[in-house]
Amino acid sequence: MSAVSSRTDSDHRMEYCGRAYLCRMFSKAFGYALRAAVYVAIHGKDGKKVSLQEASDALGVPHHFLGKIMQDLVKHGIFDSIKGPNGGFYANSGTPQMFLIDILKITDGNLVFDQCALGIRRCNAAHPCPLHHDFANCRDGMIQALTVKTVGILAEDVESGMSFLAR
Amino acid sequence: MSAVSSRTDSDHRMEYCGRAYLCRMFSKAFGYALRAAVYVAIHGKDGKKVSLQEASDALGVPHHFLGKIMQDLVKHGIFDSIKGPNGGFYANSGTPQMFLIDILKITDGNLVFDQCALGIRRCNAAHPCPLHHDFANCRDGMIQALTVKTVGILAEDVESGMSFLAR
DNA sequence: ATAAATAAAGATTTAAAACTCTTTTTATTG
DNA sequence: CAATAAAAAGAGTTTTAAATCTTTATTTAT
Ligand code: FES
Ligand code: FES
Repeated sequence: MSAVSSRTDSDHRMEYCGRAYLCRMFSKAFGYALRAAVYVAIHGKDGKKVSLQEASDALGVPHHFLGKIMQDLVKHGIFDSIKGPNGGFYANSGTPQMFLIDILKITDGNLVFDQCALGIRRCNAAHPCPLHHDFANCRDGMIQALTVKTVGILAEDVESGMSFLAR
Repeated sequence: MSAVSSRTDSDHRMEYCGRAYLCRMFSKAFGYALRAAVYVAIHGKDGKKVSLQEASDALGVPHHFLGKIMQDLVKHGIFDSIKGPNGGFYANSGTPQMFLIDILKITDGNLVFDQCALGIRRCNAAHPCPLHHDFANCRDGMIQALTVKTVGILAEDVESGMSFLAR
């Protein structure tokens, strides 16, 4: 049995992009958190509140797991909440300005990601693993996006129909 | 407590690249497998063989875990092995031509990665999540690298001192 | 033929992420 | 003030990846 194959770049797009071999990259919690923050930014303003039930239904995310995550986001000021009847989660004045990477720090920040995608200890441009530069490009691109984009920017994209939070 | 901060792109490089918040992206098994394949390509040729002990010592990878992984690589023809005294793992004629993505398929292929990095089900350019295009860029870059690079190319880089497998 | 060295196979354990369940606290409303 | 609705908190379970341990099969050398 052999795994050899000759394959062009356009092939891979057919073969991999749809079914997606790649890639975890972030925790599920981060994806849930980000979507929740955008959802609250859209639906939890002008005095409106979003209940946990509404959010988990709308986003299709496990109820209690999302509860934990949203608690954490409140604790870190991404948005606010209030208990009791007619309580819920709602945006504060800073919510739209939150950087996505701030949310990543909240959900994944304590995970110690390996520096090197191949698991080599001392990883830097001077002592690179054979894929260092490819990984660095990829990683920098994502960090760049997460660093400049805010919850508000994503909310606008969603509100204008350019992108979607669910389904 | 607030997570707000204003941060430039150059800041993030200082803050994140060294300690690396990002990112798992592949299983550890893939990193081990790739390094093992390159190691065997370098040291398991011209009649020489690499014992599991030698490989796990040289790469600093858990002995038995690596054993499992190398078994699997042999089964898929990435390199060969022989049991008994003076046995071990060694490159076959196809080893240097193996594409990295073939190894990824062996180690991670059965994992169902979420298509969408944010966990949204239907993920494509027509129905994108708010980060779809950023992810797509990153992902395509990595797939591109894994699709065109071979074990032999990495082995040459390592042999010429351009990159490193361990430490 | 026996012993030794080695990979292969299988079973088990550990650790971490993902998810669920239960209880408590806080606020609102009648 | 009592009942209720909601988030917060905490404990517990499940699943998966990662790592370890044990046994078996194969080859070589003596
Ligand atoms: S040395 Fe491996 S990614 Fe940098
Ligand atoms: S829809 Fe989320 S990455 Fe494509």
